[in-house]
Amino acid sequence: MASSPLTIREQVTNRIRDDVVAGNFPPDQPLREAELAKRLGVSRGPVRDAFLTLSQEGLLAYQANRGVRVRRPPDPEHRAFVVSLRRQIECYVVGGGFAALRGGLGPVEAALADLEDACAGRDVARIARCDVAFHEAILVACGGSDLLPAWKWLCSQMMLTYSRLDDYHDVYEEHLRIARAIRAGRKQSCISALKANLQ
Amino acid sequence: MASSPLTIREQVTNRIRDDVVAGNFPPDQPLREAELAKRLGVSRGPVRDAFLTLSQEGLLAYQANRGVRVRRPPDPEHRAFVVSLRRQIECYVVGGGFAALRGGLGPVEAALADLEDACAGRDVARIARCDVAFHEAILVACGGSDLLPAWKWLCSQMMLTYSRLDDYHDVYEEHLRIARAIRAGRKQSCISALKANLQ
DNA sequence: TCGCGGTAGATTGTTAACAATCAGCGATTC
DNA sequence: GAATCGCTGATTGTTAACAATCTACCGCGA
Repeated sequence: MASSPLTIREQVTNRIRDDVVAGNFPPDQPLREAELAKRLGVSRGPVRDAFLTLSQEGLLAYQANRGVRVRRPPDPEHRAFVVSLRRQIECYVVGGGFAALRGGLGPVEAALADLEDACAGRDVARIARCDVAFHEAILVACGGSDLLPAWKWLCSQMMLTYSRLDDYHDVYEEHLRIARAIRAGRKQSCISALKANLQ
Repeated sequence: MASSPLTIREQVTNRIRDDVVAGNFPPDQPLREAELAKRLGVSRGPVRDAFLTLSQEGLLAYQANRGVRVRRPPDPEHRAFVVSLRRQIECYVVGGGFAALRGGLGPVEAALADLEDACAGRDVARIARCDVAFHEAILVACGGSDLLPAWKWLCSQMMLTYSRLDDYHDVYEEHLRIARAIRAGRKQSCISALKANLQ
């Protein structure tokens, strides 16, 4: 799967993102460049880059000369609006690229397998990451990578309250349903399964 | 206006963004860190930061070890979808925060004055910047800063084809109409004016 | 002629030192 | 006693040097 070895910057970004999503840093907590750099065994440069990236993603909030702090999750009404935007994007992209999706199913299946493994492992951060990766694989296969950055931001906001963890197995089931619809070439039921999954 | 002096990173980011929006760099052209750093008289650090930021904003596309290149503008169908998302966000935020908007009208009026001045000056990049700044002031006044990053990304995509420059005065007129509706306390006509402006 | 290494140059990735800025606190002054 | 100034430690902002990686080109051999 790992096509190219991740740069340190990417590793650091992923690591901090996981920690935030897993709730290891409480909201509003300031993050210090030097402290994280020391803990992760790298210099401040990549940590700085990661802070910038995660600020743009909406997980951290940045203030000049005062560093970053963890954003607090959106309130329920806001969250519902964010979900509706994300749903529109996914349905739009899949609606326009379903044919291409059937052709390039490989990465989607791989992402699904990852998700299954993650759900068995009960690691919240990893499940959340694989969940997003599965949807991303679909969007990319549909040729919708143009919309990816905005979509990722919406995902990040949802990840700040990844609240579907009562039954890990359900998470996998919902995504399996999406994958089955793609395999069967049923565009409409694929979109329906997506809508059901996004809430 | 200038509440705090901009850091070099922010100045560089704004400068490159203006150049891209103004079309000074053709699509797909790779941008070199060292070259831009030299031209702007700074070191590669802030330029790197700016590249990261603008990549997340959707103006530049980044590839590991291969730098960034200018994104090509979205095709018309894509663009229409992006516009519809942006419209939804602005209407949602204004719908929920119109009362607060009437209270904090100052920054909006200031942004409108800037826009008027920019339209008189016929500098495309500056008009585009002031256009976005006006809308941003409204969103912030409505308390919608949570949605700002996703919204900004959508704006950037639209800026890649800032195509309303036939008559600079019309740009100002459309925004004046929005401001008048706010002053008069007419929520619905404000939202209508926004919708008319966003296309 | 075509394909394959390998080498050189250019470009990005990372690091550590130095500079600028900020928040907190205590002394000084009115 | 309250307000303000200036110091101090901590933190981020910037820089320049070094390391890793990629691209393009050239020579070699089939």
